[in-house]
Amino acid sequence: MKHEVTANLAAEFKKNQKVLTAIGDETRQAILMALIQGQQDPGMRVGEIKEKTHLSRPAVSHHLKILKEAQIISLRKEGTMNYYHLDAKSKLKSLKNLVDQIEMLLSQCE
Amino acid sequence: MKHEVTANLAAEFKKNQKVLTAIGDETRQAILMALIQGQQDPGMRVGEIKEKTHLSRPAVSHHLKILKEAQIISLRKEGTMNYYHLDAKSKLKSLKNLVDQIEMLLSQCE
DNA sequence: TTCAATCGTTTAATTTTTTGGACGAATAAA
DNA sequence: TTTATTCGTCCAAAAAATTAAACGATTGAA
Repeated sequence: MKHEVTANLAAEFKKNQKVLTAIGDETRQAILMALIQGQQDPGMRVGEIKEKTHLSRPAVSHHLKILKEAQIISLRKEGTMNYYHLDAKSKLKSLKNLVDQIEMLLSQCE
Repeated sequence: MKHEVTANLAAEFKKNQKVLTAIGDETRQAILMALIQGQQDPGMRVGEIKEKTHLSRPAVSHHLKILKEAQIISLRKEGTMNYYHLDAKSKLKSLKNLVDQIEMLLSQCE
């Protein structure tokens, strides 16, 4: 049934909406790249992200917040320092699911 | 080699940048949903997209242009009518590749 | 040719997002 | 306690994206 497929797809889109918006921005993509290039284990401090991206601290904070609320990154507090790291397993899985469903729909209609 | 992985990933991010920006917007997601819910074969006319999304025609045109430049949709002209339809196979594949690479990186570091 | 229909573009206004200075909170060291 | 460090937040300004009215182009019908 087509309606079933599209209903699922709509739900899947909604589920991924925040993630898509979060990563659909070059500045945040740059932050993610910085995190990827750094050590995953302790994570990266805000100051270091700030240096690597040439952004002000409020700007970094702003984007980190968006990424965090989209559940793409997490932080671990240690003293006055905040270590940010990628934490996107669940959301990546969901995103892949969305892509798969669109692919399925398209292959049905060729 | 970690550097190799991250270099690939950076390239993959760049390759997907336009797509990510294009679909990282609720209005454009709504347009995509409308296209998905309609017939793929002839596609959907601008007027119909306009009705389904409650947007003005210039707004629809604006977003269709962004989606088209991101190679997510295509159009077929027929008389004065333009039929838009999903055409995202290549970009979906690329996007899935990006997601896979990030997943690989994360699974290495747990 | 003339008229109607469909659609893209231009432009200015509105809205949203992003940015950085100033400030405050929390922690640790002196 | 006092001082220094790290970081988030507030807020006003700047920048970017979005919007709709007006206009023009193209096609087909009358």
